[in-house]
Amino acid sequence: MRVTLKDIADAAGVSIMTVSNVINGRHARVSAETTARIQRIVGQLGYVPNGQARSLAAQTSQLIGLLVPAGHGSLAITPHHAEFLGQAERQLRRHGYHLMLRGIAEPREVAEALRSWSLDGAILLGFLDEDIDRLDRRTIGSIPVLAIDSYSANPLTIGVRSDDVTGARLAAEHLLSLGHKNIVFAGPTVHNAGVVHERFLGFQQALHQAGIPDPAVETADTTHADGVTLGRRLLDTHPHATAVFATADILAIGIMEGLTEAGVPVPQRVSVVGFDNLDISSYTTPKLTTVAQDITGKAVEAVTRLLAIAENGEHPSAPAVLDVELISRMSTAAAAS
Amino acid sequence: MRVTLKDIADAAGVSIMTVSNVINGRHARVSAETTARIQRIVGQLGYVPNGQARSLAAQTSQLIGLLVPAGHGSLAITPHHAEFLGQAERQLRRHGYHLMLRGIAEPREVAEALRSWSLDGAILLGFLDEDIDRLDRRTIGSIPVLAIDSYSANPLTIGVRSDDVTGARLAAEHLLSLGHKNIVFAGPTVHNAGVVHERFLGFQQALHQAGIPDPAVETADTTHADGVTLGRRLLDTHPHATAVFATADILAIGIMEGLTEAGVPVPQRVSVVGFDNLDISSYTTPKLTTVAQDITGKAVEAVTRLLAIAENGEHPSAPAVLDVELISRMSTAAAAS
DNA sequence: CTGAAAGCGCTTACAG
DNA sequence: CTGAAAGCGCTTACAG
Repeated sequence: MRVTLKDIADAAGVSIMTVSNVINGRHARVSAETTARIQRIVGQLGYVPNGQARSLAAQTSQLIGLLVPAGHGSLAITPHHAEFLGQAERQLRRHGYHLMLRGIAEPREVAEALRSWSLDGAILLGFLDEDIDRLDRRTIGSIPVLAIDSYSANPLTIGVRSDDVTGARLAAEHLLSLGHKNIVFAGPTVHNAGVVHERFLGFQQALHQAGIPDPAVETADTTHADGVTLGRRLLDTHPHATAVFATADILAIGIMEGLTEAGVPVPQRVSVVGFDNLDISSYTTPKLTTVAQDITGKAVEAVTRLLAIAENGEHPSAPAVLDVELISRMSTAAAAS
Repeated sequence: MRVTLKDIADAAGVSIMTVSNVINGRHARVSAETTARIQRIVGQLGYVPNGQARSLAAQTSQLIGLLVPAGHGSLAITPHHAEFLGQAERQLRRHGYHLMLRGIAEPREVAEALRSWSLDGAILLGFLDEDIDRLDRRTIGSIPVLAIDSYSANPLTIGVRSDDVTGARLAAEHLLSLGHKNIVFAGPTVHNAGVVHERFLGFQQALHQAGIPDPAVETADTTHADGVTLGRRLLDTHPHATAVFATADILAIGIMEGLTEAGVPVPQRVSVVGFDNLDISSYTTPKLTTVAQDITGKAVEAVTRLLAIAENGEHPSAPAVLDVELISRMSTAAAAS
């Protein structure tokens, strides 16, 4: 049926040990001619090593898990996550690792996910900081775990994220430079931690430096629908507002639609800035001004750091922080005087 | 270190066989009290079976591969693919299977991907029919392989797709009913096979029935940029056109933008219909009329059929064909007279 | 440079 | 109802 080391060994008239050495590139232990002969047979028979057997014997799986919250339905893979996923798979493949994608419906499933396939490491994508905080030795064991976009201080995990404070500051400064003084901050609940909170801090910082008091805050989920709702009534609630900073593009796009529906011209009456620079943010009318994250950079950093720990036990103390960039497009303009 | 069957067996004072039987729910073979005792210990020690060892011994991995073309860069996961991915993972998890995500840069990697982890089956997402056609026994072996959106006649694979002919026909009939007679078909090369060809056939069919000759065809890649380019010059090339049917939403959205740039009002002067019903298609201005695919249905069918073969050897002969639906929005209107 | 032995953590018949 | 033996396909020391 399937071709095994033994089949190669028999065909070559050597032991499976020797074949194993050739397969694994330990050329110093095998003569050049034997190596050549074995390699030829391997090619002819189409031998592919059995990952399970290898993992079991070598006590390392070359497997990295990508864990994503699942709720009761399917994985909620945002466009932003999809791009990260693609980049991460590529980086792992380049390093000879494979990716297992796993939805997590309940916290206890994390332990099971990590152990059932002897993962060499795991990347957590889209989890809340409070979930990351709760991860303990009993669930994680000694497996390196990396959390994307996390501000958790959990020493058992390492973080890879964007410079959210700077990103929000750039957005605010852009609006301030256009003469806006009455800016609404829109996003999910501003916890006292997490990505949204950091963006709020950066935003607030810039306003304070310009001598402007705290912005009005509007709570909205990171969905298009919530954006539309907020946009429709924005000027009812905040009649003097001339700009909105939303913590996500998808929300900003909804807000633009709601404003337009309500007869409020964007950007002439109200400017809108988002965060993420999704592909679709340049397909809207007007095209969205936003803060771009370095998704490729996140994936590269995540994989590099995770494998460094898995292979060499190096445990970096500081999280990786990726640069952000303001992308100025058509949804922002000088404040109406 | 890690908790094994042996640890449980020692703690319970039984053989590993008995523990194995309990873990695998073969309750008929173990007394109720022994079962209870073992289950308690399993819970206390946090035992998780070792997937690799299980695969190796049982000759079945409970692993399904999701193979995606990778080119030289990262996986190109479209929003459409991301949603399928999430749904497929969910279905697999419900059935106790796990998903390996694997980018394929060269055709020969398929064989390696299937064998290296003893996959019980594989789903091919985003491959061209010509790639599917070339799959042979030597690469596939006896592993069930299912191709999404494929019209390949390769008997070694099974297909799951939307009813593309009907979808295109619905789009055409919608435009015809609005009085359009001069409609441009826009999409990638209309091969003599594949999804695009089927959509062309359905489209053509509807026109013929209405006594209208073959539509003008414009070749464009399935990208926003190609759509913009096409939209800008559409009326230069086809001065009498009053409508466009694009084989993908992303392309249609680009076309709308190009038309608008060129000063052509959509839908007053030119109507546009897409295909896919992406989330973003309702965020554009105007919102896009399009043909919706049943992505959840695709995932359910794909997983159900794949596992039926993997577990029972049932090989369905006919491909699964999912229903489509026209979503009428704001990008289509009565033909200008 | 080459190989025999032990073991990774399970399951599959089979015997009691 | 319970268990001893063999084996899945590899790798890891270790011996020659």
